[in-house]
Amino acid sequence: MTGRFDPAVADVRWQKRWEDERCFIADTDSGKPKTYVLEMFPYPSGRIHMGHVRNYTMGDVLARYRRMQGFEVLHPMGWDAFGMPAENAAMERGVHPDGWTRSNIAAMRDQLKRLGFALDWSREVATCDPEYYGHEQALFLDLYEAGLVYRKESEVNWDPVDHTVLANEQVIDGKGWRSGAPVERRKLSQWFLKITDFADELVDGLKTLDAWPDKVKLMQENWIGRSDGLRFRFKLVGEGAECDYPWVKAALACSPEVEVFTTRPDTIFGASFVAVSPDHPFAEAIASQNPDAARFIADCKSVGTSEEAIESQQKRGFATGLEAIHPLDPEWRLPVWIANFVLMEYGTGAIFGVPAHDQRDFEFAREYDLPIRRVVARPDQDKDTPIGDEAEHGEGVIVNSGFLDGLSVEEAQDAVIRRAEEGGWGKRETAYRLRDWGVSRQRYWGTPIPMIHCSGCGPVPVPREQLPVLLPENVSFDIPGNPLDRNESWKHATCPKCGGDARRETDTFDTFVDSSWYFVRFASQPMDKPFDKADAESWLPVDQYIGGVEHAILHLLYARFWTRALKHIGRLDIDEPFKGLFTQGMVTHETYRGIDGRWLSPDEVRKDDSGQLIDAAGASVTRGRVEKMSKSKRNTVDPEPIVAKYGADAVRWFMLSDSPPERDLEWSIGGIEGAARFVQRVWKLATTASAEGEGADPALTRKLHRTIAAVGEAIDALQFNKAVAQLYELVSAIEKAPPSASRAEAVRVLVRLAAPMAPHLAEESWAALGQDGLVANAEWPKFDPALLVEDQVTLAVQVNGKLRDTLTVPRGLDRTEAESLALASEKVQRQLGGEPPRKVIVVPDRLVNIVA
RNA sequence: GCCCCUGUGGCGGAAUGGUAGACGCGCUCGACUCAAAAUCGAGUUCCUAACCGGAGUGUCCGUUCGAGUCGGACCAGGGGCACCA
Repeated sequence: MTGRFDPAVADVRWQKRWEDERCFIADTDSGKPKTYVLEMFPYPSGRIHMGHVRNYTMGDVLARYRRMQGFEVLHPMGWDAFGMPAENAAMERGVHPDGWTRSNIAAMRDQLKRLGFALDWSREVATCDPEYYGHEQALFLDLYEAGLVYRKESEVNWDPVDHTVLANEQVIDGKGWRSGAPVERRKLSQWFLKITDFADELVDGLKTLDAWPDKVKLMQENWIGRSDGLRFRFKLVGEGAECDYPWVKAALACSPEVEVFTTRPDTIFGASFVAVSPDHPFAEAIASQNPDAARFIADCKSVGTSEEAIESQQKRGFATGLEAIHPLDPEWRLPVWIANFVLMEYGTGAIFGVPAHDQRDFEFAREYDLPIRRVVARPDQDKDTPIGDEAEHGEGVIVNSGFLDGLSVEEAQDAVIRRAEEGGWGKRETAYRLRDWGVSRQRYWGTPIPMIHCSGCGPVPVPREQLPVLLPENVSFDIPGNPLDRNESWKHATCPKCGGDARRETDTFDTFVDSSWYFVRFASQPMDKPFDKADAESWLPVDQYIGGVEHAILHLLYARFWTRALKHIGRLDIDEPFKGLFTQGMVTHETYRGIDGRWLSPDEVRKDDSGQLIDAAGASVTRGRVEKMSKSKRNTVDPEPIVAKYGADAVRWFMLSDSPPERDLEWSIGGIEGAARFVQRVWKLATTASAEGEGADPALTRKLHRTIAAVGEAIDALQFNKAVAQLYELVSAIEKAPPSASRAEAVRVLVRLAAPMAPHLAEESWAALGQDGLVANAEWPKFDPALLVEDQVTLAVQVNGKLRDTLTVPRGLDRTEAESLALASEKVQRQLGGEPPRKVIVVPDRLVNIVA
């Protein structure tokens, strides 16, 4: 049983064995403690990439480690199978999205299996299975009945290339997240989920997530954007002759008051105008009677939503001629404007402007010559210090503000809110940046929204017994847009209420709906309902969730919302879906460009004799930055041939080495070769160093026990790179040690320690060592705490904090002895130059620091 | 603009306030070989030919017997949000 370890043979052998013995099928009813390890499920693009390999290897190490520790582990895999690429393929190649997706899934499942992941394939789920999305439709109806779903005519982000509506989260820098096309605004009737009902819970819940990265919690907190302030009303009046203008009458008829929200009620005496959004009903009322206003509003809307457009846009306004009465001074009138920078979606869609202390208000005031009045002064300023070239934001004392003068910003905020609540013209309120979640998408390849539109009854839910609403198969993609909308026979429905002719909802769900509950379906998958409450709760929450940081906001927030919504309707008694979260870094690679500036892929580049990079034709190549593997930069490395050449274990090992898992990992051929060398070194030990030798080797045994402790600790903390380094050290130590019984034992332990990372090698070695059963089922080695400490320790001897000498002494040497040994050191004496030390600090078993 | 993170050899990175550079990659030298590959051994922060010694964790300042680690200011790189009142 010697020679080289051959992954081509071993990988397949053990993968089959694990499958035959149903090793990784999770048993909900076993008496063992349960743990749920989950990696974000992939989109079935057709091939796995290095990012997948890294992600799933990390999860697999944890799952296998927990198994060996005696846990019943749920470690499932599935497919986030709906989405636009399938439709794009349909359009480009004339294949059906379903067939395209299914064959991609088959190919990727194969690839994943070749990496030897300890997955429970019996629970495999694809979101495009009617068995999955039918239950999703049922859950949606549950939420609908609970009042968490509503329909709203709303302005949406319209992607002109993909012909679909995008969520705010899918608009990046004003461009569609997939197409990259500048997003336009359109009005459409959409289904919304009331995620804002849960805004407070979703912020407060973050505090309970102590096994989440702070970065992700912070991003979610900022995204929800909770801020406290005052909501209050201004009474409106017309002034003089303007009272008779038709638009003034129309506005006052629409509303005799305008309501605003502010986080700075303390600056209320600094107000110099009131402004409403161009989308505000009040503005629309004016526009209906005033063509200039109508033109102004139309202008505002024509501006794109791109970052550049917003950034460079001038503050512009339309003076309505109306005035607002200051709530704290009935004599004081503020002009009312329609202003392009006021958002309808935030707060009340109206503001009062304080130019001195808000940059936007400041710019607006400059533009239209409105008063700029200081109401907060720093200690070095007084009430008459003019405001400079921009608004001031700092802390200070309130000035020019009547009864508020002399108060701090915070005191003044409380005072104004109290006054407003007593006077009945306003109240304390919290505003959120978070908007409700629009889930309608004008696409074919998604979950059909189970609703029917009846001209008489309005939107009516599809009766439960008619679920699932299946996607029709006979569709064509030869023209852009939603094929469901053109499918007359599918579209036609009977109204469940009145029995009349009706039209089926042709929109499908945002795919983030599909991924908002798949982890629940993994835990429990009965035929007749989405999940069984008790079974699901026996696994949930997910103990460790692993995926890319790009989902820090979208997916993770939606899944948290969905879980809370399920709790709200009594379907699942879980607050948070993911107890632990880990966001792994990307896999990166150098980029290369040829002489003509084109990107070159790594296999088109080689080194010439002098070490210069050249392309196939021998032309010189410039080395670019190390970047995330991407098709556009052509710096991807396909895992499949690498696995075929080096074996699954070498690839897995390399994915875990070198870089800490949360950071980026740079792919290198040297790295994978190093990993392959390690595999052979372990194999050599397993086949040569096990049987021979007698007697104890206490030093090696200590090293072994320290390694057991350190590797376990590192995996628990998901610091795989450290676990890897520990195993390298142990292997070196065993290789150097002379034959002994301790050495043979060390090899048997080493194989188990390496098993989560290199499972095929470990099984093959375990068998070679003559051990019974599978190492996958073996027990994780235990360490003896007494063996973690050495008898002899190395004392560092410092003079003035600088290392001058080291001493090997017995552990537990007392302070005075340590001190005298240190002072006796020749090197210390030379440093002291005959002077007595001023002070000596002794840290037992660590160091002696002599202050000269 | 606001919020956050990260700066350590040629490279990826280790280091409960206590011997900076574990481990890997790369490189150098050596062994084996007719030769090469593979493998094994030794070395590898910088300055000093070498020793002795000195410098050194982005920069500056501070706290401490002692700072990569703690505090402050700055510089550089990266990320998130962004007309959110």
